[in-house]
Amino acid sequence: MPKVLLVEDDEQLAKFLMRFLNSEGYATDYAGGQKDALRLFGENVYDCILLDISLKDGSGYSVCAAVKAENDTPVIFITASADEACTVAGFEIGADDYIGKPFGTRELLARMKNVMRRHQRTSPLLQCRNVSVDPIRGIVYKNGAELTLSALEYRLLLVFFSNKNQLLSRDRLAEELWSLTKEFVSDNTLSVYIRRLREKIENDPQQPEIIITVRGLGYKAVDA
Amino acid sequence: MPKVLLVEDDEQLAKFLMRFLNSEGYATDYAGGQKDALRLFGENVYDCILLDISLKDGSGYSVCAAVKAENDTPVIFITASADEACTVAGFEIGADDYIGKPFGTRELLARMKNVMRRHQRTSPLLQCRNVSVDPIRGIVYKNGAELTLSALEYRLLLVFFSNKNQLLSRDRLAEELWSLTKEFVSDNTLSVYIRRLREKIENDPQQPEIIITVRGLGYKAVDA
DNA sequence: TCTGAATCTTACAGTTTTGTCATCTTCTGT
DNA sequence: ACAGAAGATGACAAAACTGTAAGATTCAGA
Repeated sequence: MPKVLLVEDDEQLAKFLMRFLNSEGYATDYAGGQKDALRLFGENVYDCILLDISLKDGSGYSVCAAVKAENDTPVIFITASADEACTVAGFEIGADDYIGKPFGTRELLARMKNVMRRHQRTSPLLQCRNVSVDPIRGIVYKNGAELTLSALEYRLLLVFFSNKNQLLSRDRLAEELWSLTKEFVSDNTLSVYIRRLREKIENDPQQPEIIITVRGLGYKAVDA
Repeated sequence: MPKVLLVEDDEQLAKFLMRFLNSEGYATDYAGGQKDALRLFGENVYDCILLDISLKDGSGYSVCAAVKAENDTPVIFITASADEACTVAGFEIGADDYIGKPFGTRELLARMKNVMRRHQRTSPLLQCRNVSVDPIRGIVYKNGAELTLSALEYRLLLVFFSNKNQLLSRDRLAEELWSLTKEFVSDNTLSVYIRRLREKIENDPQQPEIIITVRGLGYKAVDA
């Protein structure tokens, strides 16, 4: 029976979630504030922590930071809205996922299962900076959140990530993507896909940090 | 310098290909018929064999069979047309790819590089019957030929292949594909994707041999 | 055999992907 | 600074993808 720690300011919501999670077969502990949360976290081992951002006695961020400093328990942030700024800040301190109010119980369950499954996975992830690929599931994560790539974007990313820190010529990349195509593919098409990929995985596509242009030679994915 | 054995009935074409392959940096041996081909194959180690189906003194099939009985040298069939019957027959005896006349030199090179790269790969392929997935390249092969799947079809296939011979409930499958979607996805949608996947990977989608329906329980991918 | 449920199949509309073009920007060598 | 090359970007149409609905088919149990 998986153990969940629910840290939530709003008692109304907390009560409801507790009942729901218990009915779904999760042993749920409840903390109304930061202090209780850290105490419970120190005393128990949880499979997942649901963490509201706004708490009476401080921010959920510090709880998350404390958790991640201790071990790798999955943390899902509950945010007042799907405010991007919040979520980004959350991911930077190691959150695994977030969910914005209002959310459905179905979505919550799915995200919980998802982070827990990811957490106990053994097969290797391809990683580069804040982006990782689960090649066995065909899923891409940026800061722990799932990312949707098209088939070609995904293949392009795989080429880069499985040849990390290596220079890849435009010819090589084009061949990896279109080698079996009979028709000629315009040289510029690759540029466009590079840009589309950057748009999805880079923090600032204008100043890429992952897929780097090496002028005259090609591109490379740099790790650090 | 990679060694290639070219087995081709048409001397005109053979001459042209020899010249081309040599100019591209492949040491190319030439055999006009089955007998020469087998002799050369016995005397040399090749990185790739290009094999015309119609030969003066017999069929290319028997050459392919002999090659595959001996070792695993990649074989690419050259067929008079992209006749599907021929190609299927070729794959059954272990051909790695085929190319139909008329073909461009660029396509030929691409296919050669492709089979050679596949041949020397070390990372594991996910396989089930005559379909295999290269998760590191995000490419699916059926009978050795590349197959194009959409993003969702690909993810569905990965779920099946990484849980081979296991029964997967419809719920489980739907969750793998749409767990992070907020909106509800119609139950029938999964049926449709199963069918689309079958259409691409099964020999006879009406009588699936890979993705099997287990009525009332779900589906499973069976290996043999 | 009949009936209802589960699964399959076809068709369809809205959306996304894909590849190209034209244009703009950035870099390099002179 | 200038010119040319390499790469980036925005816009666009054709094609493919995605999800739904409606009806057909198959199967298990009465």
